[in-house]
Amino acid sequence: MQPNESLHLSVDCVLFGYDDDGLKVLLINQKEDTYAHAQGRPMSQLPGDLILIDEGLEAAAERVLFELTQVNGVYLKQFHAYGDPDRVKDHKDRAWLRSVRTLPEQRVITVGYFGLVSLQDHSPQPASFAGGVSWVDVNEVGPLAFDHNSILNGAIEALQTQLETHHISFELLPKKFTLSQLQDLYETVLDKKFDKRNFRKNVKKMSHVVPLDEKQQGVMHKPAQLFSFNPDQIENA
Amino acid sequence: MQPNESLHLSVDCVLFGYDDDGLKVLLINQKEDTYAHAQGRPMSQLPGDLILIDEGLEAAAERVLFELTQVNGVYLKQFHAYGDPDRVKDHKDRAWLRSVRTLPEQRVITVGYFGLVSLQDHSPQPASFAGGVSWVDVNEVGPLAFDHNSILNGAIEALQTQLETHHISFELLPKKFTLSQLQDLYETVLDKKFDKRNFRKNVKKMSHVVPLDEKQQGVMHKPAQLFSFNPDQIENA
DNA sequence: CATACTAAGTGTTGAAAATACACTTTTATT
DNA sequence: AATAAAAGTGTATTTTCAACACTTAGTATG
Repeated sequence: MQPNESLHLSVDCVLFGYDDDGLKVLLINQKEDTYAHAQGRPMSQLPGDLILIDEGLEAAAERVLFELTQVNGVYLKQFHAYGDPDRVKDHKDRAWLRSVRTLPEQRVITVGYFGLVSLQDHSPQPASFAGGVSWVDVNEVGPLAFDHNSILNGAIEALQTQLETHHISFELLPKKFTLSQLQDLYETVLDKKFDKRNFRKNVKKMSHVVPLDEKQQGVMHKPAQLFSFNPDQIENA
Repeated sequence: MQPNESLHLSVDCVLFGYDDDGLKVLLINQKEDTYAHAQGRPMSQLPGDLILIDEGLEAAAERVLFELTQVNGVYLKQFHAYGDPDRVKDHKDRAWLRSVRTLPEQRVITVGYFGLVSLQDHSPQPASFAGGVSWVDVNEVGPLAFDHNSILNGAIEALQTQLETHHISFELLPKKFTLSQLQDLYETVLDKKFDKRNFRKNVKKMSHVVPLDEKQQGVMHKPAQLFSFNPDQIENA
């Protein structure tokens, strides 16, 4: 029996963003020049990096997300740890690892966090050393580096579960929103349709959703009542 | 920015056992002689250990549980990773760490797994190098080493959630059981009472709970119908 | 063999929650 | 003034959940 001599731990962040156009996930693109003299092609991946030696996991997730995408102050929640010994050993991932790691052959276990933002309120910027960041519709995500497609799927499941059990929808919406937007959010994330009247009946029972003295403007139809979330009233369950 | 040079990863297993007497958790006792020439007292802790350098997380959980308690073949499910940088730095835990680790000051991140067994079907045996293993009622667990009390609480929550959403109760029961035992299991784990007739109505809807051609024996009252689980019918949802 | 004890087993009723469903209103545009 | 487009609103039906008490089958005892 031989314990782990040198084994690395990272965090990966699945940041979901929502607007009327759908549910997006924030991906970073590996830099082209990484591959100039190597086989393989740049791929997209989730923002993630090794944790520091004396840093908590959640702190690491916040730091890594900020360093790679300039996004901060978001709700982040751990959902699963991924530890397959070969998860970073795939041929397709070698060139990139060699370009960014001092020990590219080292095993890496990663802890997945998901976060939620309203697309209107955050505009991620790539870190200087990253190839770029982009929002990709969750239904149009292609092959990602490492096991990041599984991690993404795990995050989607966690998001769906939590949307139903906890009150986290407000993290994905702008401060002021209409009930149709809220309904569309639920329909998009849970991938099912709701009846408008029944949905609104349920919202009336949520004490943390409060109507504002303000209406939608500049739309060519009946303007909708705006609502916001009352942070004092947000309770779980 | 300085990545993790040497950082250790462990798994901790929260093994729940159930019988008519209640819900128990399997703890191991630190060996007395560890403390012969040290300050501190032996404490109880969850079975856990460092993972091997090329071992998957789930495989590690199975191995560690087996090595420390001789229990194997049980349902094990990951529920959370614990990574506070100081989680193994408490004074009370130093003596034990010095006795078992080559690098006792090293930070350790741990991944928690919970497992379920019927007490009738498994009898854990301590490993030669462990101080002893014992089933402790979950409501009578005292202070544990490290952050194992939080880990235990996390496992209890995960168990409660999963009992309601997935069909995992059979892992905790003997192969043949009565409906009263099943009800008692639910009441014990979820810590709430159910109406006998309503409970049985719900069980009738569970296609994976099937009646046997057999009755309870040797009881001084009307013998109960025995049931078992049909593994083909066990679906989530 | 009659009685007492113990837990098993069984249905109905009322309340609450979930579902299905269609028209009117308000604003902007032409 | 007419049109278009989404907002907003109530009721009837079905389904699910919750409350509730007596009879039955076996064991033990006198």
